[in-house]
Amino acid sequence: MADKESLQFHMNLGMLVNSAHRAMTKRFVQNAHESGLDISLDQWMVLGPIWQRGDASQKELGDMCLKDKTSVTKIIDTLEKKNLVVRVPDQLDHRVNRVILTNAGKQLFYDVLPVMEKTREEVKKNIPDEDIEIFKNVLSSIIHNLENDKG
Amino acid sequence: MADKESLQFHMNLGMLVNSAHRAMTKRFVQNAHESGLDISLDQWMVLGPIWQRGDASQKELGDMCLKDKTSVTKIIDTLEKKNLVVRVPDQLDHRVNRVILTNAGKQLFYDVLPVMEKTREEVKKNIPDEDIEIFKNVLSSIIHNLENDKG
DNA sequence: ATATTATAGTTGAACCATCAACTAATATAG
DNA sequence: CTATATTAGTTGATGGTTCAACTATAATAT
Repeated sequence: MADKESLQFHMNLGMLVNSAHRAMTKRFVQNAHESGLDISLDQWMVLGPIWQRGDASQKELGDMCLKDKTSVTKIIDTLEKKNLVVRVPDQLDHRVNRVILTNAGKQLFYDVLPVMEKTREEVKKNIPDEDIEIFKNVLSSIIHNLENDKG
Repeated sequence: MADKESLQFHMNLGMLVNSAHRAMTKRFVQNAHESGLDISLDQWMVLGPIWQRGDASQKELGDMCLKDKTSVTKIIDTLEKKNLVVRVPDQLDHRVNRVILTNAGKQLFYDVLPVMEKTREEVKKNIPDEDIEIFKNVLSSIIHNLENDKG
């Protein structure tokens, strides 16, 4: 085993964050799949705010999901292909699309909710709440430290 | 502002991890670019273990970087295109490639080291060491919780 | 009113992740 | 020794991220 040797790589902050993120994403998709649902984590992240607001512009979605406009465009593209969502041109500002859920989209949202909850519990299992709090604070600090994207 | 409203989304664990990871990646690439270096974080993550070992099979690289073989194949492809690395067939086991650094690859490795260090400092700025420790422990716990990939 | 600037969204390219299907070579079972 | 299984790596497809360049509409400045 190269365990000891590779450990120092594994303990690298960036790699830890990377693998935790990938593990969470993977588990969410697995859990959804086991419930017969076909959705990616990113699609779910976009679906949520639309449901919450009733409709949302792509700009608003990007802000809420912390995704840039290109990503939002493409996620909405695939959500639209799956008939979960439709783009409706805004009446007042002709630059913006209002994105709304179809009935299938709403149904999927409700179906995925318990999957999300289950995944959340699996992720947090055996981790003390106060550690989770610190964990979130550190994540927020990191994001804040790197905030000025155009250094 | 929809700040209050969006906050509950931002505070979602998965999204926090996601954005922190993306912010770190972005900053690393930006810092590299400002130093006139053209390398992605994933390319760097592969370069490191090759340098450390002198040579490495793609399987070993995958284990050390926590990447699957398909990803390694493609990253090595682009590293090879950039003449930073070459694949040498293993003499004993004809299934494996030994990947080694070219001189340009070694040079890049040394050039990127301080960029990595700078990025690490920017990431950790103003975060107490003991919080970083808890942060790493939580990440490890999450990874451990989700370890059995084939549930 | 016209010219400039800013904003919302799209497109295409390059890169990475994941999945499934594949080739080729080694290891193991009988 | 032969049949089977395992392992290392590749390929192609699909989805997401980032960058840069672009269109179209709206806001602002003079």
